[in-house]
Amino acid sequence: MPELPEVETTCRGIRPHLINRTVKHVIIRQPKLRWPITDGLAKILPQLVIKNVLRRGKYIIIETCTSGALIIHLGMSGKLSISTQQDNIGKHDHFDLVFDENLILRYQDPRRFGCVLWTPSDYLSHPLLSRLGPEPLEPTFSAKYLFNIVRNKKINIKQAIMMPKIVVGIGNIYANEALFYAGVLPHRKAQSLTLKECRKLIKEIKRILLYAIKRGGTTLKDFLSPNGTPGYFSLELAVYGKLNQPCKQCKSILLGIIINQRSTVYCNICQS
DNA sequence: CGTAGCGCCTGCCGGC
DNA sequence: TGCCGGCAGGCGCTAC
Repeated sequence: MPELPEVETTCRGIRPHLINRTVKHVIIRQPKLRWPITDGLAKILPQLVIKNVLRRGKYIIIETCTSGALIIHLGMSGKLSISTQQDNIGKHDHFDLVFDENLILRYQDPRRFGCVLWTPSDYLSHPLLSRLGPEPLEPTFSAKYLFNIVRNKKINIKQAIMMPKIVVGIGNIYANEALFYAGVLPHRKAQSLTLKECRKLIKEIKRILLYAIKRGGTTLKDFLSPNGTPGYFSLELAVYGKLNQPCKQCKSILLGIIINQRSTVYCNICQS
């Protein structure tokens, strides 16, 4: 399941292949994603030149030189890959962007929770992007910012750091991990966190995300980076997926609860 | 307004 | 062995 580091890894992987490329045509095999892929793409995209590939939260932005952009989300199981082979099309290869010299950007998504959308104007004003909170790795995502926003929140801290309007890009895996390393119980009321705890939490979120990006992202079950090389960060997870196993720090048994329909694992000793 | 809960979808895993 | 129920999860949407 791609989280921010995987999305960033994907962006970095595809960017050098796409910049200054001209779109030849598009192939839509399965338009039914979270929102349908409009067949208008087949008319709009040909002849456009790619200006840049960017990330905002977990959205991948493919910017064209004529101001429009593709907004791509990988959902739960999506993957983008670069290839030059037209054939061997997989069951879940829903969308191809075909460039000159037969270079293909292929969108695969078994669970179809993702999307491929076109925005003709400034992508930041698109409804999906316009209300997003700060990037977790930007300086604006600071201890003071988190403390001020969280001090009135009755929800628990895990939900809070997973809310895109508070901060983008933190999914279930990294929420679990960051709270463990910050020593904060996931079901603590958000408003109960001290400035000091916010400082620690911010620091751990940034550290873990940066580390994961450095390692090329988590693979877990269904992610391959665009060049086909799987990352191995999943082997180093401290709590996620480790229910009933000993805590790596204190060896006591990790506990589990469901928060907001999401599995949550924590150490009752190391987190308080 | 803030918060809780829903549903999209397929692959995988455990139980019988 | 095969079937089936349950689970996994990002996140926008609806309902309170």
